[in-house]
Amino acid sequence: MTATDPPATLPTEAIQAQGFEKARSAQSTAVLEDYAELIDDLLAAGGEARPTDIARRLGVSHATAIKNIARLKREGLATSKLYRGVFLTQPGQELAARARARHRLVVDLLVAVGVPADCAEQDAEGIEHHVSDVALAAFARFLAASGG
Amino acid sequence: MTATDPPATLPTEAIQAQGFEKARSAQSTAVLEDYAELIDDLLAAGGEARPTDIARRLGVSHATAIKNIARLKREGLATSKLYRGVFLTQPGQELAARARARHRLVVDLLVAVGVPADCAEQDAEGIEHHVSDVALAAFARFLAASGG
DNA sequence: TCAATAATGTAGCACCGGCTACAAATTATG
DNA sequence: CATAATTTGTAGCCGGTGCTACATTATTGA
Repeated sequence: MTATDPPATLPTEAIQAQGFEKARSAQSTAVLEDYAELIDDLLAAGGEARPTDIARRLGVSHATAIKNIARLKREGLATSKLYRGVFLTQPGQELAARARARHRLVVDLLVAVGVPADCAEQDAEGIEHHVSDVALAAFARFLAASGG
Repeated sequence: MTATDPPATLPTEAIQAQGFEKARSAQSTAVLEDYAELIDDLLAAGGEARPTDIARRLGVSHATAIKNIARLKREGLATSKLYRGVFLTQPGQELAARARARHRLVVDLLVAVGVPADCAEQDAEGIEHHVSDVALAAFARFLAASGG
C-alpha cells in the first residue's frame, strides 16, 4: 500500500510469523475436526455416537467431551438429543469428510515413506491438522506416482 | 478371545485414545520447542535474542512472548538478563537442537514428496511437533535412499 | 411401581496462550 | 544532565482444554 514499501514477497521474518500463526489457528480447529471425524465414524459403524463413547475413544473425561460437543453445537456442526446421541449437521458432515480424507492421506503417505503402520496412525492424529491443501495435493500426487 | 484377556495388542479403542493423548501432550511442548529453536537461531545468527525480536518473529505480542519466556525459565530451559536478552541452558540448547533437526527433516521430506518449498516450510511449523522418533528415523532413511 | 444403576449434564478449579493497557526500567538523544 | 523513546515487565481479561465432584435425568430391574 505504501509507495515506498510494496514488497512482492514478504520479509523472511513475516513469513516465519505467518507459519506460526497458521499453526496456532490450525490448533484451534483440531478439536472440532477430531470430534466430527469420530462422531461420523461412530454413526457410520454402529449407529450411535454417545458422549460416553466419544469420551472413551478420545481418552478424556465425559465432562470434557460434553463441553467440546457443546462447542460443536454452538458452531452449528452438530446436534444432539438427550440419550439419543450426537449427530452431525451438513457442515459437520462435510468437515468430518474432509478430516477423514486428510487423515487417510497422511497415514498413507507416512506408510509410503516407511513409517510403521501403527506409528503412522498415531502420528497422523497430530499431524493431519497441520497439513495444508497444497501439501495434501502433493501427497496425493506422490502416492499416485509411487503406489499405482 | 482369551478368558483372562491379557492382550499383546491393546484394544483398538485404547490405541486410538493413545494417539489423541500423544497429540495433546505434543501440543503442550510445542511452544517450548518453538521458543527454544527460535532463541537458538537468533543467538547463532546475530548474537542477541531479545523478547521484542522473539515476539515479532513469532507474530505475538511482547507480553505473550515474555510470559512464555518465563515458562522456559521456570522449566530450566532458559535464563535471561535484563536488556541483555535470553539465553538457553544446556537442556534448552539440546531441546533446540532436536527441534531444529526435526524441523529440517520434516521440511526435507515434504519437499522430497513434492510439496513446494515455501509451503513445506510453513506446514512444517505445525507438523514437526507431532512427528515421533520412529517416524523421524523413517524420514531419514527415505531421504537417504531417494536423495543420495 | 419404585429403587438402583448408568448416562448425561453442570459447576468450579487449574493451566496455558492470546490480547490490551499500564508501569517501570534502560537506552538514546537533545 | 535531563528528557524522550524504546524496551521490558506486570496486571487483568478472555477463551480454550483438561480435570474432579456433584446434580440430574433416563434406563434398568427387583
